[in-house]
Amino acid sequence: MKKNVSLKDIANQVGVSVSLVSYVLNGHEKKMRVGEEIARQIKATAERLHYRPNQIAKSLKSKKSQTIGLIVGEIHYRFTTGIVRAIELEAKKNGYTVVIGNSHEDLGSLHELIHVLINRQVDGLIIVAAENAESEIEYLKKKEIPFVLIDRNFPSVESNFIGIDNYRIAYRAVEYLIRQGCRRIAFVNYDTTFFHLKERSRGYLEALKGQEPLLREIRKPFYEQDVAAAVRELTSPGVGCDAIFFATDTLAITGLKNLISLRVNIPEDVAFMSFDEAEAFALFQVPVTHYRQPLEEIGVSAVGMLLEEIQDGKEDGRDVKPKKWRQLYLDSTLVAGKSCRE
Amino acid sequence: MKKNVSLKDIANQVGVSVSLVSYVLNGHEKKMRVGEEIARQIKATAERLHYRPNQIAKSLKSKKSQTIGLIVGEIHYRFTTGIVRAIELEAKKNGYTVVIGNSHEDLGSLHELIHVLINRQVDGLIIVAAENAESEIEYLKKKEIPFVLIDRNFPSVESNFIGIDNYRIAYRAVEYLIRQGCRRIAFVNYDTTFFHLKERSRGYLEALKGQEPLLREIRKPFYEQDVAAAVRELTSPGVGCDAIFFATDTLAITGLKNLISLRVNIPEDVAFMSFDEAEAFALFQVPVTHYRQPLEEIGVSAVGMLLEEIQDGKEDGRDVKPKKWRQLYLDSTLVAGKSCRE
DNA sequence: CTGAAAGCGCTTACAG
DNA sequence: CTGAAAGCGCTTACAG
Repeated sequence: MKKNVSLKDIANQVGVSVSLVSYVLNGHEKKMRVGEEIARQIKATAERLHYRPNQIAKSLKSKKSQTIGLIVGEIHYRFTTGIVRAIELEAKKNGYTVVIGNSHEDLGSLHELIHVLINRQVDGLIIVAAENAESEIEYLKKKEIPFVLIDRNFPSVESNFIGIDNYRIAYRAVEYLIRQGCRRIAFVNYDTTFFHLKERSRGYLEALKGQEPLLREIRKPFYEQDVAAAVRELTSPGVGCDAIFFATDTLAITGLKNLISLRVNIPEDVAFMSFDEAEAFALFQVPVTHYRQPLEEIGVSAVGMLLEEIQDGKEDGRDVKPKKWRQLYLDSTLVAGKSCRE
Repeated sequence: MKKNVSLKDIANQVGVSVSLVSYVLNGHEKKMRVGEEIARQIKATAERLHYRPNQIAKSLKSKKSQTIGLIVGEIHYRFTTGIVRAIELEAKKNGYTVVIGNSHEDLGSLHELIHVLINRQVDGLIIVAAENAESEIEYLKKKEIPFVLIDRNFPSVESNFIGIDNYRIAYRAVEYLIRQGCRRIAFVNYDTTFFHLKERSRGYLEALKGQEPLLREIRKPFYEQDVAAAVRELTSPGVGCDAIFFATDTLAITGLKNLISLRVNIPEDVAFMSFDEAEAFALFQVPVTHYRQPLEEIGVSAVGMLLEEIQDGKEDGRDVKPKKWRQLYLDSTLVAGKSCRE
């Protein structure tokens, strides 16, 4: 790899000191009252040599990297692809670059990534946490590293958070199904310790209003076979289930595949509802009724909150004002299709 | 943000010099014959203080960051999600971290990302290039920055490359359609300067063997309306088209949506073939016939090739042996469904 | 207006 | 066996 041109190279060319070059190239020429002609020469030479500052050196000195780390649960989730772009654009607008890390929903990888990113001096983190990540969050708090959780939070650990009100949306979805005339509504969720997912079950259960619950919990590692089994069971004659509500897009798609191969008619035999959106719904013969998270808004707000956090961190020094954690709950919107007998 | 513990902190605690600490913590205690007891103490103290080396400082000194940059065309492509995991795992196996950048298929963003990543001292780049990126590639060559292109290459610029043989696969796909009895095969591709896509058209055209070509070129920015128009036209009475072959997964999905809403029966009315795989195919009533790229293998090979490149770069110094660029063409496999009257 | 110097946290040849 | 010193490329208070 060819050597990059450094401040020193420019200084030598022009015949001035490195400091002057630094001042001029950082736009401090006015403040430092650098000679006009010299400033001109420095800029011209920098241009001619295609000077690019070494960010590594810059951030070693400044303790700031103008980079934010984004750790996602899995790169191919609809949630991820929806949020990445918003975060990147918003970050760029503010002069930050985004570095993405992929935890594959694994706590060990999350731990690893957090440290890798901190050691590379990201200025802050936006995190879609993995299951049981409480201690990782505590660590970030202890080290006073600016961070914002999105999508998933932990009731036992106060922190900055942006996401949706899972309880409320699940509740409203069931109300909607009831209004469509469904009288035996099943809910297919993961068997999980994730708070945001448990909130969805809670919303489902409370909205049932006397209907007998049909909650089916799927083991994540075996989700394909478990969903298949659940769908088969729920649509079998004795059960009388007339609506299946899936707690995530992955579950919904897997469920739909199984419903298709079982030749279940939607919505005639059972109504179908998904908590999340999925690209794949477009190829199903019936428009699928689902809720849509405000991914764009989550991303933009997360960057905003994080940058404020970074800003605060800079100012404080040794102040004693107690830390204020902020939570922002946004709303999902109903996308009414024709899969619930609308 | 709390100050991180540095080598100096450890040195002070133990009462030795920073150099000793550095030697021990980097595993050079044997080579440097550091006193056993001292080494023990240093390690214990590092442990106790949860020492984590500052990678920024490390790479400023070593000129190596143990990071590779991956620039993708668009984060939500099937190609991207398929390749990211393989690249991350393979990189990790070799002690490298992957930083992902998203060009959104935009040449300006690609340019920007290349520089951002270089300035952050990535040791090398794996790039899914945007259209007309020749000059960016030339720049990398000139600067002797290790890089490997994947998926897309430029016939006018020699470089390292790993991808599939687009011509050959398109050719074989058409042969397959002919064997299924299709006599009027259309091909829907982008109107593009991308070599890999033009190769697909070339493969299609040459395999037709006397059939009159039905090549439809879609303007990328208007692909939804253009695909809709093309599908409508191709399936209209006079045309007699009995098979549509789509050049990418995005085109295929958009095409399929339109075929569905036009109530075209697949494969009875027209056969349907896709050059690439898509998750969404799973929800279509008929298993979709398509080719599958060896994404895993592309990712693993790309990391391997890049690391060799990085290694070479280190060794050379001022040698004169001319640069050898390597190309690796892998094969896609046919996934025969039932959308081509199989 | 300009330059010499210190320092960010690390590595590593060199001297002892 | 161990420490002082130089240097990676930059920033910035300080002196003149």
